[in-house]
Amino acid sequence: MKRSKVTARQVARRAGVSPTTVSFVLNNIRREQISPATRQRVRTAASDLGYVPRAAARSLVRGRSDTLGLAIVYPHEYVFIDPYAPNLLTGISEVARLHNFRIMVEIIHEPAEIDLVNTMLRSGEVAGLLQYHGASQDEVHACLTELTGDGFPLVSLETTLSSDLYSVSIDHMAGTRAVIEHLIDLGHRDIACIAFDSAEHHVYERLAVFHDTLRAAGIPRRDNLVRFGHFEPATAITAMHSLLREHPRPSAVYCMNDMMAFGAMNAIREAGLRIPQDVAVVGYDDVRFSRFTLPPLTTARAPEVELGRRGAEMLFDLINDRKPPEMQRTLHSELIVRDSCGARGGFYGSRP
Amino acid sequence: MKRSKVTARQVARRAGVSPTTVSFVLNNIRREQISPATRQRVRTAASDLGYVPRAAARSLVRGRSDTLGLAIVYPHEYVFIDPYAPNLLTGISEVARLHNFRIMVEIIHEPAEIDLVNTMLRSGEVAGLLQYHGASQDEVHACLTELTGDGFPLVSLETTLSSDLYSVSIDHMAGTRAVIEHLIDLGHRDIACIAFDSAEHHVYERLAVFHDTLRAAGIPRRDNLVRFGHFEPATAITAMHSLLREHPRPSAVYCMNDMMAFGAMNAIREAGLRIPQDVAVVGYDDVRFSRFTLPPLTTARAPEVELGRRGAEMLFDLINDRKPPEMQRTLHSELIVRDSCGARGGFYGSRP
DNA sequence: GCGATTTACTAAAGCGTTTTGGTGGATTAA
DNA sequence: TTAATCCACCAAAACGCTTTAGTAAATCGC
Repeated sequence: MKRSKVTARQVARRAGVSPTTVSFVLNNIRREQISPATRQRVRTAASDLGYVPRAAARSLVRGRSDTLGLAIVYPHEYVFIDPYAPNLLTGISEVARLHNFRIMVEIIHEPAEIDLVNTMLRSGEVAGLLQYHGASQDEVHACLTELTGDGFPLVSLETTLSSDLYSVSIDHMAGTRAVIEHLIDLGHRDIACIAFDSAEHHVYERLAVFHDTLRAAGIPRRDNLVRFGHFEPATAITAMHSLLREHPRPSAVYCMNDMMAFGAMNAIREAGLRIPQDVAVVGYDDVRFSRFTLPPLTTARAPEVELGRRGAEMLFDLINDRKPPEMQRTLHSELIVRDSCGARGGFYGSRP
Repeated sequence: MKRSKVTARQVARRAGVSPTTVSFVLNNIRREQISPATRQRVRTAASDLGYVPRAAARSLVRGRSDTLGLAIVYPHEYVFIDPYAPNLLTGISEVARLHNFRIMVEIIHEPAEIDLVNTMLRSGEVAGLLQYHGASQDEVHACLTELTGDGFPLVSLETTLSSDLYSVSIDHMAGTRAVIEHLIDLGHRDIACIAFDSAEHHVYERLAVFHDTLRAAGIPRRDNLVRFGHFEPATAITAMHSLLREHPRPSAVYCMNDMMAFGAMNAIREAGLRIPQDVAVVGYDDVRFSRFTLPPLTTARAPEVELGRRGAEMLFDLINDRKPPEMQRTLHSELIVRDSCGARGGFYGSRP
């Protein structure tokens, strides 16, 4: 059976029935009455021949495909940075499997490539789309809005940009606040921040949360304790060295991701200082390696697998014309206290 | 245009031509003579209506889909471990885009689920398949062999199991040898190994390479310097502690992946020893974080993106009925010398 | 024993493309 | 002037399935 071209007709012939019956049996159409004997005959004929229905023919006649799309929208440079995509995929895959759906992945580097997503939906290749990242780009956002407006099932992950798009996102602001408050609770007052040097919306928001949380604790604002790094550890090394030259020297630093926290830790050690005794470090993300740094990194964990699951579930609601319980769903990060903040080994900050 | 159901017929009507002509124009069939004026009329009609051909109809009639499959075969527990899949996907995506192909991803946890891959190919959902990992499982291997035998385009990545399967793989044995030889060159003779506690083929092979390389250097075999860890750092901590109790104490340790090297480094430090002065550490993989450990980890880097690219290229050869230049293609890891082995900061091993 | 119902199945339409094999009119060759 | 050629386009047949609207035969009610 080379490149098996076995069709329903061949199965029908072998079982001595019509293709109609084959379809009914193999799709388990219950309201059709077909004798158990015939059912069995069809089934064995099908498995004898190794029959697998052509997906194209099926989705053509059904007017819908059994595939969902995942568009990972990323500027070229970030592609290797994100450690989440696999977790996300795991969650999505889990619920897709439940629905007997397949997953089609597109990585979008340039905003112009967003047209691929357009084609994917309008060509019927996918029954719905999950979009991850990058919705802040106007071109992308416009495309998604139009698709949603045209009634295509579409859910944004990790970005709640406009209230007219379905989305599942993580409340990084609450998570950020939790991390900062943790430092404050430990007695720190000279808290530095290494932010992303990106124009993305959430960076400003997170920076605002940083300042607000300090203010709420009665800590005067010191703009000279803010630096910008570019996601990778190396950029945070420079930033941290610069921060350590400030007076009074920060006793703690909050990094917007774990990668930069690694860089900061290296810089602190290069400067001959101890973590957390001289400078406490907290990150954000709980990357897989964060528990193995020296000292293990205090951070916050975003529920990425859950994000994939919930996103897919919402998408299936839309695909099946059910109204999702809410248009924007929010998940929460969890504060993971380890040793880099000093909470577990006694406190040795510069201002006890 | 809700859930746009615009068909070629509508475009044809608007342009005042037949669906045949629409197809010819939009598919750029050159041998058909169609006046420039008509071509233009069809094109504007199509874009006015936002026409996108149904993928299902097209692949039904063409008898082939424009999608390739990527099956990631992983026991459940490993899923979160592998940091490569995204790199792989990047490489695959790159060449798929060139061919105007889509990518369908399946994550296979249980061997029994391999049937999904069978269905994917035989249903025509994908024109070919890339399989990553797990081919050593009999059930998986049998399925892949049968599919190849039936003429389906199929390329294995990272596993060359039988000579009758197309594959692109990385010569980890050469890479392993390079890492061990590097330690020997640095003067180490008491070299320990933390291997995987997995029954997979390549583990034994790598262990054999470890022993062979030592023997070739005239170093007597010490089986008590071999331990087994389970991919994650935590398991290597135990293993390393145990190794440090051997006499004479190993002056260097080779870990089969970077994750376990991280664990080993922690254990060494917990024991009050210095890296690399007391114990040198080398890993394997060059995970993103390896350059940021303290000291930065010496390791070997597998060309994952390239693996994806080459695999996809070979698959397209098969899909287009071209014979790939070679049936098994091999890529090579690159030794990345950093500081954990002591090569860059002078040598302080226990036996200088 | 006869119409009504149920049981077990099937014929045929249709999904939206691509592609083969034309066709009819304009142009050219002789 | 007529046959041959070319140009610009189209009708209709697939592709392989699902699904609607049946139809005979068996069973039932009375």
